[in-house]
Amino acid sequence: MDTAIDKALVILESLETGRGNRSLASIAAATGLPKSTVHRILAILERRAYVQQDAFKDYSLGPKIIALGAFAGERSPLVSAAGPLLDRLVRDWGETVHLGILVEDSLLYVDRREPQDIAVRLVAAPSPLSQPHASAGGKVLLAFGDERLLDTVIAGGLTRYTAATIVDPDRLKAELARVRESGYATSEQERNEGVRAVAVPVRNRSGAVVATISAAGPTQRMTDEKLHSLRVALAQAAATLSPALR
Amino acid sequence: MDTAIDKALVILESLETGRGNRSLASIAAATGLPKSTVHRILAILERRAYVQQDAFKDYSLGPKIIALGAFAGERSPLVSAAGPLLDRLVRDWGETVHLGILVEDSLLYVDRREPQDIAVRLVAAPSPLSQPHASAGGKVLLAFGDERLLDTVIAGGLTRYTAATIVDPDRLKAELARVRESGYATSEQERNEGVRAVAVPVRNRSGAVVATISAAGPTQRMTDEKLHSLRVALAQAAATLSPALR
DNA sequence: GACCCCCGTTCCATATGGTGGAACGCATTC
DNA sequence: GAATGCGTTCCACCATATGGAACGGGGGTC
Repeated sequence: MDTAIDKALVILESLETGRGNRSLASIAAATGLPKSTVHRILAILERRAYVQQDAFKDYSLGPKIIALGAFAGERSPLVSAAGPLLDRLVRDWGETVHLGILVEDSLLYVDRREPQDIAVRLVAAPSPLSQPHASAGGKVLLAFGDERLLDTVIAGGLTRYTAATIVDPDRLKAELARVRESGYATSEQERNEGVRAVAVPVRNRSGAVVATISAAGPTQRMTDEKLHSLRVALAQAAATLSPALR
Repeated sequence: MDTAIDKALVILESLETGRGNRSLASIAAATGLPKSTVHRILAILERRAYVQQDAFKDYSLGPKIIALGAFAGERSPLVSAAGPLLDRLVRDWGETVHLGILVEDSLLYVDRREPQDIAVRLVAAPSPLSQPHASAGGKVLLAFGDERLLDTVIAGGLTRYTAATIVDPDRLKAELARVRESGYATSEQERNEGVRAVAVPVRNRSGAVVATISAAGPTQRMTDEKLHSLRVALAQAAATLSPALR
């Protein structure tokens, strides 16, 4: 992080994490930038509606970001085609569904749908950019991705998120081999305590894996049978998606 | 426009307009910034995946923007609640549908859905931030908005987009009175040649107008009867939306 | 095949815009 | 009423952004 622009982007991203709105001080703390700098940059972002202040001075992402993202998503064949499918999955299964891609060596969730009606849902919004080795979606993308990518990820260090996170490179490799063979991945509380997830690869027309769809829910609700049925539903959605992807 | 951050945002926004990807030179021309400056800023944005280059060096908005926007939209009660309703309208009527709000004194489209199957659609993607006096949605928001807002807009000058654009303040005021009375607005090729549109207000629980839903299509397809039925459908959607809005 | 044109890229001396510690004032808490 | 924590403002220093100019090469034209 160096330039003023970088700082602005880091601040924007810090607003993405966590559910509530954020105070100036907490943004400064989260980004490691001095208060005055954060304040100045937020003023610029607010003037252009990239950022919003609520009644009590807390900041959140503004309408401009929503508009920008919506238009960009519409132009992306993957995101625009996946939208209705994700909606359907959420409606049918009542669990949070993610659409993820790989950016550099990180997993980026480009879309997410949550059930509105259910009280119990994922408490922590997953950070939209995270290390791929601990989540079901990330493991799918690693398993079907470039070999060298895996090396980079391992070289970068496998962060432990929970007691169940796979942090041993050899165990990870074995796990990925299993994923390749079975065609899907799970996360057994490896990324978030109390959360089980399934993920399947999304292939483009030529058969290359370009994304992953995953579903996640609390362990109590995610029985083995449900996980299995979800996996089938996800695979079906992924297959529906493929023809739209070049 | 002054700071480096402003420049970066202007560049991002320039990528939003128009359908195709944009070359470095065309971005420089569109923003009025020197090539080298644009190049440097794009490099920063690309490093962080806010911007993407295709095989032939043309830029488009990147996955990070999509993710940021999707998450911000999900947090917005208006946008998240409107999503499914917009989808439904597009499916039922086969026309492009917009969700717009007022930001300062401009109309911002925070979401848009287009029919995929129909060959004839709006050729030009509407710039997501535009003057409100010429579009159906903008007239709704002006009609039901603050009196002083209208003065600001008029003081700013009423840009002529087509031959039919209302540029006379008195005619605009008369038109807005009609909108207030009838509860909806139309645009008869006032924003885009060959495009007719209808818009209705979206009210929050307390009855304040906070947004507008509109539908637009080519004049041949948008007969008076269709316009009328669409208006009813839009109003129904808006009414469905209200309870979700504080 | 030689020309030209346009585009992306790199360079660098200049000075402008970014920086962040410090101090202020206001609310809320103890 | 003191103390804490917050958003806001200020300003002198200097790092960083700036953009004109020059370079290299790919694609089109004649």
